[in-house]
Amino acid sequence: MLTPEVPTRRLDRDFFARSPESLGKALLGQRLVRVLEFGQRLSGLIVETEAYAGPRDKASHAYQGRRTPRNEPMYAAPGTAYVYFTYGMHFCMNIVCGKVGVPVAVLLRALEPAEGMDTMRRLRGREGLRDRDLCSGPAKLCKALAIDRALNALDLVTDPRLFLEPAEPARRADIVSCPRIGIDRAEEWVDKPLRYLVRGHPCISVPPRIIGAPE
DNA sequence: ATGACGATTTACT
DNA sequence: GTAAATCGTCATA
Repeated sequence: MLTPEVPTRRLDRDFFARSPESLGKALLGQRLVRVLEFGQRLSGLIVETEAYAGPRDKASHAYQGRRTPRNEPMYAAPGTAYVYFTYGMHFCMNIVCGKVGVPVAVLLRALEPAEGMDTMRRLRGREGLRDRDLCSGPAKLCKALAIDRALNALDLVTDPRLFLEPAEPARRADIVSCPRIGIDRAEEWVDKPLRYLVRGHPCISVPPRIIGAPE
């Protein structure tokens, strides 16, 4: 074998150049890959996302067209990573989509761990965690994959450290939409069904609201 | 310069 | 179920 190395296939710019609602659903089932400094691969399949719909979205960092040093990556090319710091201790990762200059993005909320679970456990700092709990939240998955400030604004289409590999997309019938988490102050945007998850998946962050009320 | 507030997680009652 | 942890960011002044 002259070249045992298989060229890495990844999702390209065009894949990300769409609305956050469309991308949020299309990302379900795709593989997020993190390559550490010494070459180790960590990865997981995306099972939960949220769309942030731009300047009119009261839950978005870009509400009313806000453009600050923090959210500047939201205005960059589709396929850019927007990693922000919150609650004084956590990082969360978005994938910028749409067109350059239009601040729309998709928040990654949960992964089904696929490669490097022992390393993820070490990064999480909790030895006893089950695989299904390693990446079941937006800050958990960043910690498990060593995603922080240093990776903010990188280009997922070209950067060797972080990218998406095509995998088996979730079937439409298996995608559930529901209201987003942790945006209680967003008024009429609180209830919009911009959170997407794989129906019944064990690695979800917070169970979706039950459909139908008990009598 | 100041103060209010997180696109969360974890521990505890 | 409630609350603490913990600090960068942003609006206001």
